[in-house]
Amino acid sequence: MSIEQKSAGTVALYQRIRTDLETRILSGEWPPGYRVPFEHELMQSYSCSRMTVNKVLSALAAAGLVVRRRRAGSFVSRPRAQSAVLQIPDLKAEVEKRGERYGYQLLKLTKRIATANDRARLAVGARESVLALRCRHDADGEPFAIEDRLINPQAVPVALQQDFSVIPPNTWLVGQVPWTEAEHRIIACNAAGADAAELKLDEGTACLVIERKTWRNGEPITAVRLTHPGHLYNLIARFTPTG
Amino acid sequence: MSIEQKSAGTVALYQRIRTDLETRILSGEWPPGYRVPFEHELMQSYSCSRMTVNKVLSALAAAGLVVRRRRAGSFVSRPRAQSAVLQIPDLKAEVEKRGERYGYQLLKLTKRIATANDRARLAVGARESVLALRCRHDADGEPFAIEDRLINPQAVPVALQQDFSVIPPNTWLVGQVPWTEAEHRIIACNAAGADAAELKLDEGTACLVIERKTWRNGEPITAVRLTHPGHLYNLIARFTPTG
DNA sequence: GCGATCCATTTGTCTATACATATTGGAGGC
DNA sequence: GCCTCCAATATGTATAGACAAATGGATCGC
Repeated sequence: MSIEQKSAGTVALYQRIRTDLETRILSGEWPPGYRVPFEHELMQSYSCSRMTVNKVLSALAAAGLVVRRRRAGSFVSRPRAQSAVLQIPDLKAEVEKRGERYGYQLLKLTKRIATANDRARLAVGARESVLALRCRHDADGEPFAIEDRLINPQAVPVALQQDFSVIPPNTWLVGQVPWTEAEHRIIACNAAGADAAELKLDEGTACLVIERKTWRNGEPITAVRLTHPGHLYNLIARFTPTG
Repeated sequence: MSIEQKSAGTVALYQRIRTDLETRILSGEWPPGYRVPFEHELMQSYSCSRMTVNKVLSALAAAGLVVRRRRAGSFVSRPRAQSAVLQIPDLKAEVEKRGERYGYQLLKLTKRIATANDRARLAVGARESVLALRCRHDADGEPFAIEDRLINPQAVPVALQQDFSVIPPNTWLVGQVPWTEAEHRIIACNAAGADAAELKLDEGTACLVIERKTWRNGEPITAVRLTHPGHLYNLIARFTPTG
């Protein structure tokens, strides 16, 4: 091939390739476990040297988007485990990791046109519908969390067919629905009303509340409010100043 | 130079170089703003090709440790701002950012040989001393946080000369003492005893408690427990799955 | 003294090549 | 069927050379 390094506009070739691959991964076109084309194949399809695609794949590996294995190839990785605060935990897995018996009960499920309150939480359009769920997670028979969730069926139409009386929405979403951005808000408040009753707590017991919103390429996916008994749950994060 | 790629043990050359440079930066030997040697110089001192040192410097730039400028060189950057949960906030700055009047009062300061409890919190040696402080932060005259802190004077000897009746330890440490690792634990609990009284809260009011430990190259610096009234403080984190 | 211009320097990107290393899949022996 | 060993293959690391782009500083003209 000829020496024409910055042909397309002003953007570097390896940047263009990286964006390409990232798009395919984040869009779900290449799901977790998918084998990314070999360096050899990429260098043919982009008409460039191996060093260039190697730089891209190494960078994606450093960013945790792919895992590279000698002789086997590069594979789209599952979302990395992060420090716990910045994780979206699967409550079922968390409970079982602690060696306790996991229990789950769907308390309520409705599909409705978004109310003003719903729209404040989920930012969907005025006439659009939302899926609202409320359920309880138990550890060894003791209530462990109340999950109050809104799902945007426009973003996740499959959710309407899902049977959430068996699979917790938390577990299902973590495993099935890719997301690109999330926000946590962590609050301490006193248990009251239905929350207190369903968690079998005295009124006023301190609870740790995690409100989380997730988006996929700017489109809201779900908003959840997880209320945990303060004495049963706390969050841990380890980090360094360099990020 | 000869072709002998993996001479020193089994560790890659570019990894060795990267560790070298990172150590110098994190140890403070190369402070923020310091000009890292040019690629040309590094390739001479490590007897390697430019591509190799370029790979190292590009990786450090991607990690945010250095900033690179054409013709000028590479410079050690200031620590990046992080998402709020993974930040060590300066409470004074936080309060003033919200447009409220900041107040501060030192409640207690003692220097003592570490008790068993102290050592559980700070992991200092058996006969070593610790600096223990307790203070209150106010926003617009209302109690905003109780700060319960241990400082390791072995790691931060300057702390012994500091006048903490004027400068909050939080503010002083954030500005003065570099750290390499930190851990947060976030808890919800009911206010009780001295905490409730000093925060002017009714017994049982939900509080958000942040326990933080910081280290510098493995040496413990400080351990702090910040107790905030739940209705006055919550934590926010925005993040993406790719890290 | 001041501003425009040019140049040397430094990083940015890319190529072609080379050898190292790990690992998978299969061939062959038992 | 199962184990061992081997070779093909994909990634990992490193090199030397090349040109591009940006810019700090010097030089030159006024």
